[in-house]
Amino acid sequence: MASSLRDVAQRAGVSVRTVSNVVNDAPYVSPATRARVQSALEELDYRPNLAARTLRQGRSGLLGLVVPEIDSPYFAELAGLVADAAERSGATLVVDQTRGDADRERRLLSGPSGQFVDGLLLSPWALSPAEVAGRRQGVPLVLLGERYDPSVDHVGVDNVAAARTATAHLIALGRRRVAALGLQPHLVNSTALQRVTGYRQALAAAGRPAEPQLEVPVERLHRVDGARAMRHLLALPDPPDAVFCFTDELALGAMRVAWERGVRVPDDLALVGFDDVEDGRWSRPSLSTVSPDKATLAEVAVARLLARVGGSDEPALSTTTPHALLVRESSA
Amino acid sequence: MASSLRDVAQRAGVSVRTVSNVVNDAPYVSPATRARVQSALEELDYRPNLAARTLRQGRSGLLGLVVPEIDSPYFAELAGLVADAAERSGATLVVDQTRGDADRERRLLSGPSGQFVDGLLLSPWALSPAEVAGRRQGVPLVLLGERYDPSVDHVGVDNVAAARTATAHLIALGRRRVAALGLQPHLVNSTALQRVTGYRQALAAAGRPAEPQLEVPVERLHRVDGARAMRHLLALPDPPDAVFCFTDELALGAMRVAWERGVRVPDDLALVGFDDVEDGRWSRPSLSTVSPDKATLAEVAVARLLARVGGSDEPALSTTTPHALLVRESSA
DNA sequence: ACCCTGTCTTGCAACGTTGCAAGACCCCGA
DNA sequence: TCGGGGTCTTGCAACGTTGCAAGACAGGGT
Repeated sequence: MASSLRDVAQRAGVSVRTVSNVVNDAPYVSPATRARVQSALEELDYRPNLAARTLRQGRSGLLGLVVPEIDSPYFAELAGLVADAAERSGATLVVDQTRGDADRERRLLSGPSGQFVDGLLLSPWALSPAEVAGRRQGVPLVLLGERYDPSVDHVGVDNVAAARTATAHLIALGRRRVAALGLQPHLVNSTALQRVTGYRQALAAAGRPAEPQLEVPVERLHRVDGARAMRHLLALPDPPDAVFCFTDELALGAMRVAWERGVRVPDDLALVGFDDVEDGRWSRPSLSTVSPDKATLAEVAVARLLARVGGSDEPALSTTTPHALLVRESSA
Repeated sequence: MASSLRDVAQRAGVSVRTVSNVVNDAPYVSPATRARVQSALEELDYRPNLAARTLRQGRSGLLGLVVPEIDSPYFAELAGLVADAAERSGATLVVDQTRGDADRERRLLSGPSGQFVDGLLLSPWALSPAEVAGRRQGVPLVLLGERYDPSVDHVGVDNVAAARTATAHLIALGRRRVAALGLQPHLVNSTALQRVTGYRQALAAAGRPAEPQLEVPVERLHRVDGARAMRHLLALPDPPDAVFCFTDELALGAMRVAWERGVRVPDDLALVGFDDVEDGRWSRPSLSTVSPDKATLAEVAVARLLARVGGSDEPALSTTTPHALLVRESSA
């Protein structure tokens, strides 16, 4: 059984309060007492009870990160970086996934789990902006990804500009028919919406007509979805010679299908992804991609959240973090 | 500010205890009272305080998963499955990473974070068996991966047998020189130790001599380590025509290097990995691999942990979960 | 009219911690 | 010798919740 302050106090022959003072490095504890308490602490292997501490102080020292899928490479990498950033700031991060389930997002946002963390980083998927804004009760909240609601802090890249750059790059390669892969018409306010906007802007800027059949929707953002969409594109009467995929995972699925069908990348088909996940650096060919500065994003998000936890009540801030187009073999 | 039972009680004109009864669906609450309390609960948007509940009952309903790296595909996929399994069992999972830092493993194991979860799933990396066995104080612990200490529950695959099968498969293909990639001589008790044992057993069973220069060590288990090791192997006077990589990540790094050097996979070089991560299914060529049944592993581990949390004190159990060799293009 | 039983509601205490403010002690200077 | 100031230690209360056991009330049987 875990020992409490009282056990230690009894053993050291002092009051509970004094033990607490020693544990918390409070001033005004005589060296003799401190030493005696210290050894009692060690003998009993005392560990503070986080529940009691949290109840008393209203602070747990924990931050929560909620992502749709912890096993997708992008979110996994992001989670790793956020955990590192939190660690550097002296906070501990706990991670949760929702599998894109609105109920689960709700539960994590306002349920018990939301009660024991001091603040929450949320990468929303299924929840509507209004709900996000309304649900955040008490716990400071920072959104990752695209902006949802002006009353909530937010950190993310400029998806429209990034998509525009990626598309423009493909056009500059001299490609005639540039497709967009990864629309998610069933989600309101999704990142895909912003990326397709950037894609269209780039086409328009180049004087190209929009071709709806080159904009391919997907159910989710996994490789299998990219593969399916690519098969669809290759079956068109006049298939594209370049594809901007809204995530690297989609692109990697698409790339595999291209290979299976004998379509050479990048000669017959140029590919650009989005996210700069590790896999794309090692694929064959390596994958060109829009690389969001995930480390900065994590750093900024944690800093913002900790500021809120610390009581900052400046108006909600929307921070745009840098991104860069990395041209690799798939669109060289 | 969050509202408490007392606030709700005041508003509904009942005692705190009655509100608690309604919240917890206790019997013996008259329909009228229940209704009145219910509406007060909703008006005040009451959420139980997890810290207080935990303090009172000594249970938080949270399980913890501690892995070395949350952004490595294997652990990410495992974390996702464990979270799903926990969800199905009505528990919430929180995930933590240690970056292979022994101090961080220690802290998570016995520090505050270990105090607010009801049980811990740990995938150890840097900690010695003795320390793991000793540190687990109070919180039930289940180890994932290889067995550490007979006094601690454990769930994992039979690494020796799996490595033997993978190596035997390469030998059966008619390969002359089968290398092993991924030794970690700096870690005691590591998974790599078991896999190299299986590798050697398979060689011995085929009457092949052990060739130390074909056993390549790595620092960590990422693609970059696999790439470096592969360059080393290809620089040997008599390079291998088959490589058993101890993880898929290592294999994917190795595969990329083979391609860069003009070594054809599988014609010139057969490759087998371990873990069956998503990437290997979509790589070019797709990666043969030992596939541990991660879903079962997650399921069993969560069930075991929940049984312990429920108070089971049967002797520590070591469960071996199934695995299968998946032959794909890289060793067809 | 009485008690008993079953239904419903309540007060008290405790989980382990820390903020607050007062108490105890000691040393120094007046 | 006494007061004052600093140093060190302590008791009390409270955070929000639930286990426990008793209280209150109504209805039915005697």
